[in-house]
Amino acid sequence: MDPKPYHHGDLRTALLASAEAELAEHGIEAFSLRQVAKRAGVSHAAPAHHFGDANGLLTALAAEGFRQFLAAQAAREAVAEQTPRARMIAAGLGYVDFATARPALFRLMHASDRPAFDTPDLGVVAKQAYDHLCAGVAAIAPGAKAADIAAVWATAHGLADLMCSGRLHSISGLPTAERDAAITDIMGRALP
Amino acid sequence: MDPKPYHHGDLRTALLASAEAELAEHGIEAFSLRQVAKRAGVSHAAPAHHFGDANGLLTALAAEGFRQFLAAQAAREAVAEQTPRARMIAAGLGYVDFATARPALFRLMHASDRPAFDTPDLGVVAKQAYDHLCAGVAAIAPGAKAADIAAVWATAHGLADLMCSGRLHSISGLPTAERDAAITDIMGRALP
DNA sequence: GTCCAATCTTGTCAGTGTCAGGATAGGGTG
DNA sequence: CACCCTATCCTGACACTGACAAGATTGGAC
Repeated sequence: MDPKPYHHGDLRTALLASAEAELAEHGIEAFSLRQVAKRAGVSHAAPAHHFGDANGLLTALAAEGFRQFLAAQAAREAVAEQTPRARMIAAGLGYVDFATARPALFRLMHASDRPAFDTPDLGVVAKQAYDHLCAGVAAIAPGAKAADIAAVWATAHGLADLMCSGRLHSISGLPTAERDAAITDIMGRALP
Repeated sequence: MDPKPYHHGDLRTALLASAEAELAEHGIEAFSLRQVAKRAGVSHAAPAHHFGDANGLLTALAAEGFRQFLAAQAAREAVAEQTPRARMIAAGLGYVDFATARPALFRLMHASDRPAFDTPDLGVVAKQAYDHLCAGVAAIAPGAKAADIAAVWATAHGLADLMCSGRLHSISGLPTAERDAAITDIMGRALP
């Protein structure tokens, strides 16, 4: 109940939440570490202790993003028809779900130099996401070639990226059911 | 021959070239207007006269990028078999050509908030690029639906974006002929 | 020859990331 | 209980950035 206890308690988590909020409000190009600290109610140098520097914070945030990304795919796969093909399409729907629900985070993960992917934390989850894709394709066609993986990935990623920056209103503006049907149609074309 | 004439002559063009070089070297997130000015050999406030502010410069640069983008597609289409389907695939190859040749510019055009797309200069060329895509799809199937356009766009854009950030070595690492064949294969799946 | 508009410079301001050093708290050891 | 030690957080400073204001320089129109 103290208005400002010296020790925050869980500043690391609070900073990650503040950072994502700042990212969502002002975009990554106007991202300011000092604003993040101000939002969390701490001094401008407090984040340094937990994340090293600004890129460290963004790296941790991107890793958290990849975990939510995998969760979004898993959620779609859980309610999908349990065939390799339907599961792969569900993963694509989850891909798009995440991108449209958290566009700022999506951009941080896929179009920014600031997160350090050679870090254990982020590197592991990023590889995990890629492996998940490969496994999905392999389940459909055991003899799948590199082009098959690329086709599926590019289609899902292209849809997600375009919608995330609001450039596919013809799809994203549709009612949910029709939107999902359109994505299912498009994803289906890429599958081996 | 003067080492430093007060009037540059064509500073606007020089600044655009410097800006692209800075972008390519340090990425958009470390983009600095003062570094651009220094590279062009002028004072830090000189760009303001030609572009207003930093985003104005990036807007002009993005517009220039879209012109080169359209040129890259046209170059591929010119040497392609003159059928609607082959031309559309050629446009996809041009899409990827541009993204891999100028990744920094590609990112500026597709994953940045800084260029102002509601500007006449940039707005026109961006719409021109989109219209070119729609025309290509319509030439293949006169009754093409929105999903057909989205499928083609997403595939080309996804391939380009993933390669531009170095995440599709299985394709981009191929010898030119095989690389083009793989892209042709993948693009072909999306066409109506 | 004079004036004007375009062009470029210098100087300044608030805001930013990072570093160094100091303050505070909580938990263990004697 | 007194002590210290480490993690945590703050204050202060530095160089750098984008933007603005005001002045200097240039080429050309009249």
